[in-house]
Amino acid sequence: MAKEFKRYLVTSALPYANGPVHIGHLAGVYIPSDIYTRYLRLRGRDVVSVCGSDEHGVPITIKARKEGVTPQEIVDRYHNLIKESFRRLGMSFDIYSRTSSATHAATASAFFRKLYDEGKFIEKTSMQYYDEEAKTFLADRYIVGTCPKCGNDRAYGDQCEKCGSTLSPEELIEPHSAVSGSVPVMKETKHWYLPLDQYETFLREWILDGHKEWKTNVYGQCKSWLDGGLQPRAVSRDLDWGIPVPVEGAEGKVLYVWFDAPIGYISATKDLTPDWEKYWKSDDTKMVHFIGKDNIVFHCIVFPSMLKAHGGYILPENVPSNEFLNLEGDKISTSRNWAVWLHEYLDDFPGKEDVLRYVLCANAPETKDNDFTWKDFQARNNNELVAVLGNFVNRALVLTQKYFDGIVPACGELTDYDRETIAEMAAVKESLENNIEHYHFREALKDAMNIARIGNRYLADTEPWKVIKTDPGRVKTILSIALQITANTALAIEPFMPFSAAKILAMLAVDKFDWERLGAVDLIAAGHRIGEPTLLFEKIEDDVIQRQLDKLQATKAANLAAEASQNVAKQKDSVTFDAFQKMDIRVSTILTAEKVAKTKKLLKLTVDTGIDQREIVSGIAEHFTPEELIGRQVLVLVNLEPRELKGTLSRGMILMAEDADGKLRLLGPDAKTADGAIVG
RNA sequence: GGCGGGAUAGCUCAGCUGGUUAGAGCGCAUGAUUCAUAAUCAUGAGGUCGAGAGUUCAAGUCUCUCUCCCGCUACCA
Repeated sequence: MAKEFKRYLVTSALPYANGPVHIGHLAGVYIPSDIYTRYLRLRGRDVVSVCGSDEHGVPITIKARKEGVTPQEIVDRYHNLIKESFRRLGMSFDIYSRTSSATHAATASAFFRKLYDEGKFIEKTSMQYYDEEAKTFLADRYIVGTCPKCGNDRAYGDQCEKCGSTLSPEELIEPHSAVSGSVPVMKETKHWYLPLDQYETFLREWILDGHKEWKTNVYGQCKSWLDGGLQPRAVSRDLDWGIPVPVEGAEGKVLYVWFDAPIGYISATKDLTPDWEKYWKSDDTKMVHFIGKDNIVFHCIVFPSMLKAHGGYILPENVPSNEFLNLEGDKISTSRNWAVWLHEYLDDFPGKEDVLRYVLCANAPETKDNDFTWKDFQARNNNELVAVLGNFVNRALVLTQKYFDGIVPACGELTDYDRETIAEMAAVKESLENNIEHYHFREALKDAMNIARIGNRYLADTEPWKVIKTDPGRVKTILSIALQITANTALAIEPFMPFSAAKILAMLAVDKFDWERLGAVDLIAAGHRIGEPTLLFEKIEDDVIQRQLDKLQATKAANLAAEASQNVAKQKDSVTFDAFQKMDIRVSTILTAEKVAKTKKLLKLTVDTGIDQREIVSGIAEHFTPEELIGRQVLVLVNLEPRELKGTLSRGMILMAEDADGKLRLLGPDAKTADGAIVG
């Protein structure tokens, strides 16, 4: 079963160029992929690691519009910011490309064209809104109108952000174009679909039978999609930002961003090396996609189907996908600025790249969502990096300086204890390799740290500072071994903390070691002069952590203020007194309340409207328990057209006020009032 | 409600195809030590492995039911 691979192709999810990279991206995708890549390189494997910015799609055009700049300016800004901050963090991609490159346009076009020519697509014509003034079809988000459900007059064609409903553009009342403001017309448009349903058998065999070793979250997710049945998926869009559909009569159409983005892995490899086909078309290449859990369906279902349809390309051998990282208990959110941004971290903590790499790996969301806290960051730095790793390296080097003037002493006869220690250190290699190759990076990191722990214990047990007084010859052996352990530490941590590894090597005044030598005790020759020891890590004090916490607190406060002010919706258009009079609002008492079975939000209420007793179904189950509603007096719009919901005819609407934080409040008379009293 | 993932020491997590007294790091307690960034080392206290039932000679590990958390999805004025 174990296949022999001659070379590796590592891909990391392309960051979307509408914002900077944050710690969630790093912990989920980039830290693991860099560890994996560095490890393979150390082992002398033929490996290329590719990544780049994903620069197409609607959100970028929206951001550009909002800021009054071109989409190109947006992607240039974030591409450069992301690329630079990755470089500063020590990410070792062989190439960091971008999907707006010429190579990518050509590659993606040719890919599409081949599938088109071979009849792998379905063509479908549908009606869509068209802006005659701007002469463009309108993406769902570019259509604004009144939400049919809550009356919000600023709902988008795909979603009403006020009530959270998912909408389709045709449902909007009084739609108008967000581009020109004009009223759009329905017009016929043609799109190409990849019939994923035709690849179900292939996918089932390939994943469900062939890759049972994939992580449970990935495998389970795929199984869920396959069992649910796949639908043809559109691969083109009406948009003017992206790669034009390379077909006659397809003016104004571009490749759907999800079609073109993964092809970015191919074009990046092309830009890297003329030998790119070796990595993409040989069965003995192992391709690994590092992604976050939001990308599973695209990398396990859609992209493999594309590759299969195209033919000639290899499929991923594994798709290690991490869950999400939270920040101080709350979901990371770009739009709410709830994040630790990589570029800001690098500015705030110069020289501490490895601390972030360490913490994010040690606490990576490998099996479930995890929480990043600054307190944990501080504790791991102070108690693990400083106390265990930095301290060990420092004591080995300082002792050598002190007793032997920085000259590596010769190793004499070994005691049993020496041999045990060496054997224990050598045993780390296998575990470390095993863990990395199975994508268990947090365990692997523990293994690497273990070498420093072994070193600390060795020094404590052999007590060279005492022995020096009675048996200086023995101390030579002890420090010789301690220095070999130090060199091994540098080697073992390199995939995780490349900066610190390099620092240790510099202090030892030696070059990089080959991975196969991990566990060996002849890494440094006797008589070699080591350099001056400096501190590898420094303690992080409370005030530094407090500053970061304050920063987050300020963000939180700013968000609340912004939400409060934004949420005051602007006044609606005038209505006549007559129109208002048409609404029949009554004081009513809630008599019974129960959850509607098989729903999360619905409550079935019986109310006494004074006129009658009737049933009303209301989507408030997440805000109120049935018990707290019974007996309450509320306002009910009684002449709202009845509507059937989940088998119950709902006759009326309970009036509510929604607070800035989304909480619903009941409205009622301030003193007991007769049911049926008219509100107006 | 459907689907997927998760629930194991105070905290963060390991526990492969079921097998003797359930592990690690951090934190905590006690002791040792001073080469080292008051760092280190040893020992120890902490777990009815979310709840309940079942299969088995044997279950954290398999089956069923339930509870809670996360994600996707459906229903919602």
